[in-house]
Amino acid sequence: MYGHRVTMEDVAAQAGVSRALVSIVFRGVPGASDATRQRVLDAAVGLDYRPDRRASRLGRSRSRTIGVAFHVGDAFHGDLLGSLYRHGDTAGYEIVLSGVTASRAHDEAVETLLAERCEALILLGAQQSRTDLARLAARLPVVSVLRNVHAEDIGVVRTDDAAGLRLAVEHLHGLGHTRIALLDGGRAAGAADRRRGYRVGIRHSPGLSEALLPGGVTELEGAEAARVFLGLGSDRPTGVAAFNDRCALGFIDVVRRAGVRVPDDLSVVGFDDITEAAYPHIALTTVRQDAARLGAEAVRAVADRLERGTAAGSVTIEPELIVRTTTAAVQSGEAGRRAG
Amino acid sequence: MYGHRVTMEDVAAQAGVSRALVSIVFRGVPGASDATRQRVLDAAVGLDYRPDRRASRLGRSRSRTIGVAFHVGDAFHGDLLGSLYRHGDTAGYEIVLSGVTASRAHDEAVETLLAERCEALILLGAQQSRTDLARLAARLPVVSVLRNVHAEDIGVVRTDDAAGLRLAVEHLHGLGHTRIALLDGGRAAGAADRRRGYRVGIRHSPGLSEALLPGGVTELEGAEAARVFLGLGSDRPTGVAAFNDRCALGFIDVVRRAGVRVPDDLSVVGFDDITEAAYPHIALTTVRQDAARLGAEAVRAVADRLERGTAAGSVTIEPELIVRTTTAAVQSGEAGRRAG
DNA sequence: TGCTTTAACTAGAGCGCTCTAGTTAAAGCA
DNA sequence: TGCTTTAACTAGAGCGCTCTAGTTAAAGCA
Repeated sequence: MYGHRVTMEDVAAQAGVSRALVSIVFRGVPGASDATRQRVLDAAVGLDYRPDRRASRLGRSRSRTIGVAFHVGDAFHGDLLGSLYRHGDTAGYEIVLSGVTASRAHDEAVETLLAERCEALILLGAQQSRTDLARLAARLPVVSVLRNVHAEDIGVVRTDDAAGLRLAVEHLHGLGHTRIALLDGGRAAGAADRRRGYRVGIRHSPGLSEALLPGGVTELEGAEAARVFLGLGSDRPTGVAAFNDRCALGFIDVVRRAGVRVPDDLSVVGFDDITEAAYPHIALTTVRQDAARLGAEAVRAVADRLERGTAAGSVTIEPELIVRTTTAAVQSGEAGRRAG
Repeated sequence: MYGHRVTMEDVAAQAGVSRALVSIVFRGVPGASDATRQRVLDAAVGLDYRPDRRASRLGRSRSRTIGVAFHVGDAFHGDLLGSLYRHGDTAGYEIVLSGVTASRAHDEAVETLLAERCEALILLGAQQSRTDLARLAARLPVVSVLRNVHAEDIGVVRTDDAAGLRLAVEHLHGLGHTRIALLDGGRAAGAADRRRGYRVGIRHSPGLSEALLPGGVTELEGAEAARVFLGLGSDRPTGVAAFNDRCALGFIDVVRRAGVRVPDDLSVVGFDDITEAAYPHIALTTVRQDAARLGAEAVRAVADRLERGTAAGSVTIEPELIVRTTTAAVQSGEAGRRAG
């Protein structure tokens, strides 16, 4: 019904050359004259031929394939995939995707990639245990993106989470805020480091003290934190640094509807700089994670280990504060209280 | 450094059987005694062996592989992937993913899947031209999920978009609204059908007339539509049916901040039922698309064509109205005006 | 002119599986 | 008891590529 499979053999016959020559042309290596090259390409177009990647990967000694496990539907992972595709391509590696879903755990996603004989693994937001990761790293190069795992031989590419939160706190402090709370991320990737960064920021800014609100990863948890916040009464913080943008967005949504004006009464800083944060009607002040660079570094880390046998290392990318409209200087009353 | 590749040969040697026997055991077909089966499995575990899928796919006559092109970072596509993985697995097909990103167009994503020798393609939110799709469908079975393409031999699995919008309009009309606007989706997948459903709904409800607001796919476009809405003055609609949830969310965000109370002054209905819609602080009334069923039907359509040679058909799944808290009966003033 | 070098090509083994067409031996049966 | 059937196994070709180790002929050169 759908016609027979066309192979290199067919192209070779059509162009009047050997199979090996067709392979040379398609791999783009030297060994064929320009005239022959053109003849082979023409024959291939005529037959609507494209090399079979399964056979190609099997035939060559190295699969030149990087397996990537990602969380399906995660917007930031989406941005990272874009970058990984781009840089994988220029480095000469194919990217093979394996999605983590509610019913498809990390282990299963990784298992698929191993069966595919990937040469290395890039894990986005890895959630495996330290032992599982170490066992994996004994088989092939593994780099964890976003999450700072301390397992042996695991490369890490991440944003300097602590520095990011310190930026957020200093920004708020610079605007005159003295009661600055953290919407904590609990056990999420990067949460411990961000908590630490928040604490350092507080300690280094004279007159500040810590206040942690239980937050989380999604808008839902931000909304819940907002209810706790609203219950705080007059002692409320005037500045909030959130674990991430989605949490910040849920938080803002609820406090605004309770009559709290952002940024007049309350300043909020997010983390990530997801696409929505830049929408004019949202315009969230946030700490940007650079998806393009994170992806580039992940590919580079993997390629270095594969090609130069470099040891697994850790790459930390500096975040950047993006000031938009959810933060502002404290209002006079508050400023007076601070001056006093 | 990472040890040599272990193959079926090694397992066979270890278990004292032929390579063919190991293959039989791993494919789970009859032809091996229970004792041998166990011996082979033990040997495989001891050697940490897993079959090489590249070789396995190459060796068998059918690759039993379904290629899926999806938009990286799209939350609803994420839900669909979850369902596709699940149903592909039970139907005995491997799912191979290929992401569409800003720098990686649909064509490129599809090209990868063809080179992988997938037996069939499932395209989520396909955006290729009708001719490109028809050409593709001449090579292998193709089903488009979400988007209703009218190209020859392309299977379609989608929600009854028109019925969904009719549900939305009838819900609003039932609550006493007489001025019901559509936040239009323009050229997005399903937008034409939703527009049609809206019109049918309006026509079938006595005393209603059409009002289209330019909307779109994202919160951004919803927010822009909100500005147009706010400029409308006293003639404003009291009910709005949005192209999708994200658009509805952006719209609500902006009108609320302008002092419009939802649902007291204005009722809004979304479309999709994305995860966020169910968050209690959002609680968006919406028309649900059933990702689980869409995925199941897509796999079934593909499997039917592959195994029974069924002709490409169209499957339409009925949407469901989920009433939450962004819609309410019109306020007395409005109701009086309607009665008069 | 005779030798070396190089460009352009080919033969064929190999990658790690699947699967058809066998073989062998035990079980079943008239 | 001799035949058929069946379960349990194996040999080896094939899937569609890559890549090494060649061959051939033209070009370059003293």
